[in-house]
Amino acid sequence: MRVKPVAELSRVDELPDLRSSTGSLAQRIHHVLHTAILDLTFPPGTPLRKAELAHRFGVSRAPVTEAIAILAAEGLVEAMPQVTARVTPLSMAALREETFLRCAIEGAVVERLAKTRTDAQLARLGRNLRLQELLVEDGDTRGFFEADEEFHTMLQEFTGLDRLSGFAAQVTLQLHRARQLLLPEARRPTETIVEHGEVLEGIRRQDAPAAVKAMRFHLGQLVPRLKPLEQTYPHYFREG
Amino acid sequence: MRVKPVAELSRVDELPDLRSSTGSLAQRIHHVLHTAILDLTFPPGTPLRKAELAHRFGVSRAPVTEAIAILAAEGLVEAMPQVTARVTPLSMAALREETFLRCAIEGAVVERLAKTRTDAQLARLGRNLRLQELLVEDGDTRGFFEADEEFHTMLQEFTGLDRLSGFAAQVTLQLHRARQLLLPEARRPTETIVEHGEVLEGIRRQDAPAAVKAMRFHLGQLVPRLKPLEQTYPHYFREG
DNA sequence: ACCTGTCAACTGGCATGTCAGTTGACAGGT
DNA sequence: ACCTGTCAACTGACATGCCAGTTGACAGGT
Repeated sequence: MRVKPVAELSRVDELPDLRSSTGSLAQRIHHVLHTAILDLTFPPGTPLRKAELAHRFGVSRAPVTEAIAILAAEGLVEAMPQVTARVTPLSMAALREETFLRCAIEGAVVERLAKTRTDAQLARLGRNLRLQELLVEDGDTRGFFEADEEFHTMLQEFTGLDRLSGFAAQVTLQLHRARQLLLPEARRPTETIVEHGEVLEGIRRQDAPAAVKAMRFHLGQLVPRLKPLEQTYPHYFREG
Repeated sequence: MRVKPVAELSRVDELPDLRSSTGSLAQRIHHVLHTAILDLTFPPGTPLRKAELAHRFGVSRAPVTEAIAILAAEGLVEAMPQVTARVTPLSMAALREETFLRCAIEGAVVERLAKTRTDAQLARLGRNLRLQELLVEDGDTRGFFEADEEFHTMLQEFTGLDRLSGFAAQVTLQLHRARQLLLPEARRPTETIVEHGEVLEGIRRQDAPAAVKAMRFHLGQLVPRLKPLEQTYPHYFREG
């Protein structure tokens, strides 16, 4: 008789209540799992057993099957026929590709914003930047991460293209997970804020090339910080 | 040469045989439907009834449900609870956003390629360009469309980032469908080839700014041609 | 004519049963 | 010790049944 390995699953019972969201069961389950994977509640490699998840959510396997199919299409889980689906391992190659895409998209975004930005938008961005400073002073790492995300999301939304932030998120899923691993680093936020400020300043001065350059530099800072992850968390990476 | 009629719903029974591909039934069905939607075999607005599709494919509703869930996540079909899923209508807003993304991504691609391109890559691109000319001479519109696609795909693959073309396709699905509607236009291909040539020339000369400029110009040519579509095919567009 | 309440047929969401492919422990041969 | 064939339990893939929400035709009231 085989013994079920429980090590990685000990925190699975912290899944949010399904009643907290709307839509079909399958959609809600997808949302919960999506979030759990992105915030590393389900770290890379975690097996997703349909029967087990169904039992945990108090539903049948059907909606879980649907949710996992979508996660697989998004690339967040890997599923082979007849084999338990697993949360996709990180891979340095994927992170490089997503970084390239992020640079391409956010570069184009700030280039455009430098021409179209309004005073109201500048004000909101400025306020967010202040918030980032306050959160760093308070040592609220998680809060800073969210304000950082919001800064970038705001830039995307200010283009007036409202699917943009969704698309950008969709093609930087692995990167999002990897950045969770970088959260503990304390020194970085201060530099980040300076770089954000330079991007904003370029946009304010309507200096598109400067804004693009600042954004590329800012995003480029991520690359050298990603490299050590493969050594620090080898079990989260493919073939490791 | 045969042009596929796009408005004809009665030929839905021409769906390919499932045995022609690999993977689970759900994956194969997804692939068939995905292709059918992108090439307008299923035009925007087409209802996708699970029972009907299941019967047509000779399977049960379960794998069809999974396939449609994925299509919905991709944005190719719209599904509301208890309401028949429909192929997503086109919308000018979505096309604008996807054009922006395409410019951002392909611009970054050629900028990078201008620095890294090898002679072998230049040769393959040159050969593809010749092929485009031949196909235009033969009046093979569909063949030209595919060679055009391949030109852009090759550029993406030559970056060495092998998920890139997949990501790019993933965020330009609506655009892909709209471009099918532009196929009948006869004069355009010749201009397209000239523009492709300028992009390639920029890459060959390792002149990144020129290559980017040429690519942006090339992709920008699409915008004015998209606009009339909303008048020509109002029933394919949202609220129309 | 128009609006409105009702109802039957349709359709999708979910639960469940069955089956086949995969896995991994273990026994037996080398 | 190591390799290998075997087998039982595990797991996902798919079929099917049932129920609830939606829709659209139609009857009756205004």
